[in-house]
Amino acid sequence: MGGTVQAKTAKIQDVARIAGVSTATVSRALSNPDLVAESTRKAVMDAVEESGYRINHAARNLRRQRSGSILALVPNLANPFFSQILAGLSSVLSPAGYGLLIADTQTDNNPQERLRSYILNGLADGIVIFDGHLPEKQMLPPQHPPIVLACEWVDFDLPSVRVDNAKGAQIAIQHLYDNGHRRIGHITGPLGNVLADSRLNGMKNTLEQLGLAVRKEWIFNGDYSMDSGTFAAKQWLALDDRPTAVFCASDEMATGFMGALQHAGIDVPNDVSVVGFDNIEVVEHLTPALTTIRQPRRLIGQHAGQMVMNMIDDGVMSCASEIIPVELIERKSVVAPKT
Amino acid sequence: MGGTVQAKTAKIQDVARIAGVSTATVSRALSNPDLVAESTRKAVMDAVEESGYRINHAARNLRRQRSGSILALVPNLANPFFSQILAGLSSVLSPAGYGLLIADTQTDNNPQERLRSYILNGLADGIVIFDGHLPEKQMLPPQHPPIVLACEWVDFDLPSVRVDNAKGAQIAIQHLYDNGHRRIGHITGPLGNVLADSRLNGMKNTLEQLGLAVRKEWIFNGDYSMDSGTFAAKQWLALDDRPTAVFCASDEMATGFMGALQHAGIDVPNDVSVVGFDNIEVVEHLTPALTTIRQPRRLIGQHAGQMVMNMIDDGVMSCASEIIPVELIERKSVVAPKT
DNA sequence: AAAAAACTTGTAAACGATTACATTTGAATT
DNA sequence: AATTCAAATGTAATCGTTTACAAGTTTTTT
Repeated sequence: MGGTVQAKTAKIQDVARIAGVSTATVSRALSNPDLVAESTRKAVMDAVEESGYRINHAARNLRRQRSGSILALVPNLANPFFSQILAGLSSVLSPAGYGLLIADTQTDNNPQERLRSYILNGLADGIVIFDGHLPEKQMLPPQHPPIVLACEWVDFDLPSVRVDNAKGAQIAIQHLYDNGHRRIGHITGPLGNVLADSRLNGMKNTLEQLGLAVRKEWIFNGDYSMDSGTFAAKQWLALDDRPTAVFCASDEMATGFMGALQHAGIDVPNDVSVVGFDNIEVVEHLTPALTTIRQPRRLIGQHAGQMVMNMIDDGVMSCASEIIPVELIERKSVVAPKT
Repeated sequence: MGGTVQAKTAKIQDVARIAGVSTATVSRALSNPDLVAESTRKAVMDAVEESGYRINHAARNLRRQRSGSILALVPNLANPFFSQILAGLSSVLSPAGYGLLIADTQTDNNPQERLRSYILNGLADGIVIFDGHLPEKQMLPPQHPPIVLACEWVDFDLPSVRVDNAKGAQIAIQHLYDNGHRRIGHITGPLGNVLADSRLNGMKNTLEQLGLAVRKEWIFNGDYSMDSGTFAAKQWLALDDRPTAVFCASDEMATGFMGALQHAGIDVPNDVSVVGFDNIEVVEHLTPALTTIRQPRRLIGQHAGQMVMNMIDDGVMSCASEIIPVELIERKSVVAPKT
């Protein structure tokens, strides 16, 4: 509350002058209070108050050789699947003083190069990547900031935070089986995607263990989007011999699938049971409410953020991955098949 | 492609040495190519290539007194409503060389102070705010970076990019009227929210113009969330004298409303017609597909980004607001009322 | 052909912090 | 009392750019 209006923003020099100490002492009082005497600290704080001093991050970053922010590379920012994860990320980064920088890799024609440039530019102290296709081992410079994958993963030494996708698929299939289904189909994620593959494989393996056939015509290719669910519905409708249940690799596809089926006059779940994956918010409000595999998205974001900050603090470029458990959420989209 | 591995990252000095020019020339060749001779530029570019030089943003920002990023202040990052807008923002910011910094104002116990600190800290060259409650005139320092509101707005001189909410409400009500409805209810957004208020007022005015009663017990208070839609459904169910149609101030509430009604055995749209607001992706896949007012979210993000960049370039702190038109999307959730 | 204008380029001073190293002071140890 | 040690502070270099100013070339104008 101390008086004159600042023409220019105060700098550390001004604080030092007012407090009657050197700039070094001000800096220490601010970022390492234990190093200065109690009385000095007080004087500095008062001077800060009086001058309205605010640290200049660009200057600090330059000197400290850091950026103070973490970069999140999202394949498609418009996809609401990421919003919860980003919220989780933000919730741990923010209190720790990190900024959250977000980039959409999809809008880019050369995301690989973009990643490289982000790394090299030193724009971020750490990077969280949501797209397993993005980083390639040979693209990574020998020296790079900590990188962690979230949801997806890669086959070299970048750590990741993810759920046990195969397990999720297994739980889903088992649930369908327990409800009497023996004819089970699947809508996959995009081919080649690690997530899609492990859900597909988890499904196939479980089917085999249960002694059930894996029928090729019951596997519909999707890309996680609602529209691809709609497209799968068309294929399902065209089938002579239909599966009585379909496990979808994403809730979005399940939503599109159910919607298109219902619009075509099919009764879900009585004509076909559906299980999703992710437990996005909306599916509880669908009719029927969707039975799905919960993926704790907020938690994934939080852990990824924590992991990348730990790596920064420890100065390491790699660490152990983390697998977060999945869980079946039973709702109304699964019933016993008609006989 | 030029040979030795860099022990340390090259700096502008190194480039200058290799190219045989001064650092000033390198800087100019890079950021203002027109100022240097063709031949020199070439030499510099070659030297950049050879040394693997990357600009150090912290240094540049310090010197230029800018941050190179735009801050988006989102009330709740977990809300998928914002993802499209952020995607739009990102799509214009990124090509222009701006980073997109995102902060969730909800996780914060004192967002006002946080906003102030963001402004004062100079962490961003411009700010996009999605929460009309956030900025208060007296909180803004006399000198602040360009700020634009998106979706919401304030009653002082900050510009905004938004849709015509009252008009949207009017279109929705008129549509219901045209389909024969005379008993129309509403689920509001959170009280005091500018958006919620103008949609409510738009609705009331239209009702009056049409000579219809505004019945208090048919106005349900919500907060845009699906859960509040569910809650409104309970109230609707408890009514003796029910409206035959409900206009919801958000698609999320419409989704929760329809879902809860259907779970309770009510037939939508035959027992009650529903109109939403926003046209979020999922509503087209609901059963019945939701009739709604489209709010072009991606576009809003793009325009907000453009606006803030223009303000930065022009060095102004204010400019004219922009109203983006809304549009009725007719689907299946509105039919004539039962007689 | 001299003067003026237009290009190029270099020199060196910022930008605003942090921190290694040096110095001072006072307390603790021998 | 002399020595050692720790705590508190100051001095000044440094982080890597950009850019005002000056100076040296050409080119254009008169």
